[in-house]
Amino acid sequence: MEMTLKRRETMHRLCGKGLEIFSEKGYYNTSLDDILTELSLSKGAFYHHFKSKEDYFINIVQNLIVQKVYALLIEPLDTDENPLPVIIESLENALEPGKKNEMAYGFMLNDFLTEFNKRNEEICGYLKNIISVWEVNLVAVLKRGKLDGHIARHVDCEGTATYIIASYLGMRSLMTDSSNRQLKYQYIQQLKQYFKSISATQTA
Amino acid sequence: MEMTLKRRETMHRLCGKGLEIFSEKGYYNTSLDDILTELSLSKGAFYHHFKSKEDYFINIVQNLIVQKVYALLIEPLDTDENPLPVIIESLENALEPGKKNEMAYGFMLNDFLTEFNKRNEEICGYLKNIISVWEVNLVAVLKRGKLDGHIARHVDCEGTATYIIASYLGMRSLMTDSSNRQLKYQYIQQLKQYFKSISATQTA
DNA sequence: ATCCAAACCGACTCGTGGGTCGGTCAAACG
DNA sequence: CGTTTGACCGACCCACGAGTCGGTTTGGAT
Repeated sequence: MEMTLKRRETMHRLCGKGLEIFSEKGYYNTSLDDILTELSLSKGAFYHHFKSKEDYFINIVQNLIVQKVYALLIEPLDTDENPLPVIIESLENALEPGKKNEMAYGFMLNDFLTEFNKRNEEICGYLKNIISVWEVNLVAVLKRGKLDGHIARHVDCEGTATYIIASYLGMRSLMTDSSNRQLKYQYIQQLKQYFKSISATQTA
Repeated sequence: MEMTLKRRETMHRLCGKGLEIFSEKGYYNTSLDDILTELSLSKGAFYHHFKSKEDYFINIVQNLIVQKVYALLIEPLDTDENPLPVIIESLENALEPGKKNEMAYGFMLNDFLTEFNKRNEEICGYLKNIISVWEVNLVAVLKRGKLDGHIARHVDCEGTATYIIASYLGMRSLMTDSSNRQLKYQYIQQLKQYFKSISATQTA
């Protein structure tokens, strides 16, 4: 059991640093040595724990990234308030750079999605799943908003969710050089504008 | 002069096929041989015309991609009508797969942007320039829309342009497997909803 | 016919990076 | 103590792809 602990700890360190560097430089542009050097580990150590770079990244996706998406984008939705401001707040928060122990600019769902499109169908599938879970939750929360009288009845919740996700992903493409408070501000403002147009009380 | 013609023709073939395959598989995932094989050309021929893969791609960006963005997204804006439907139409058209002699799904501005972020600053700069030109034109056309009484006076044109661009780029991330009529339809619908909220005549 | 230069060929170099493998070390077990 | 086992080491292998270079072909000019 002592051994298992050691194993877990090393794997955990590897995944953490991996997510950090992959987010910075991209998956294909990061060599295993880039990561191993920073952790003072060897190739041997790596392949003792993971069977390939791909396996390693899938591990990162299914543990760390899933977890972060839940924490930042999904769990915040779980309230009884008007969903619209809650969604805004979660997005605003997710676009915030340097969140505590996380890497700058949150994580790079869009970057990874784009990187694996047409290159690695399996990983792409996992990433799309994450987006899909997010979408499902957005739709649910929007529908609840309808029932609670916060959102106009004519609204297409699926379409709205898609639109929110698309604009969020696109923002991540635009916000490349850091400190893009301006861009983020514009985005949030326009999102509010859009939300006003689908809320039940047009003037609220 | 005859020589120069031959040269131009070969370079043109190279760039055309290059854009096609780079769009499909990405820049870093495409080897020169992938392209050269399809054209039955050799390494030697390639390096006779371009000094590097990077130089080659810059050529593609500054000729073909710029040209396509102008044709699909910028020139259509140049009318005297209400800008909002015109913008919608241009985006709808740009998201249309298999446009005539173009590759499926138009071109991959977002994909390239993401791919070169943090990897090649120079190319990234050229791509951002293109987006920037698009933005400037959007802003101009929106401002004109205000003057002409199509768009409400309170609207932040820069913010709106950013928002349009972000959502468009994001859609390109989501529309991976072909025949996503559904996604496209949802997007256009929501965009119309948003546009209604910034137009001068709320009910139109 | 000869020549020249531009277009083109393709085998080669060389760095990079994923993955392998025989070995070392240290802790646990008997 | 010996033995075993799991964590880890690092030199090595190999494929791949960008870029090189000496040579060949081609077509227009003299």
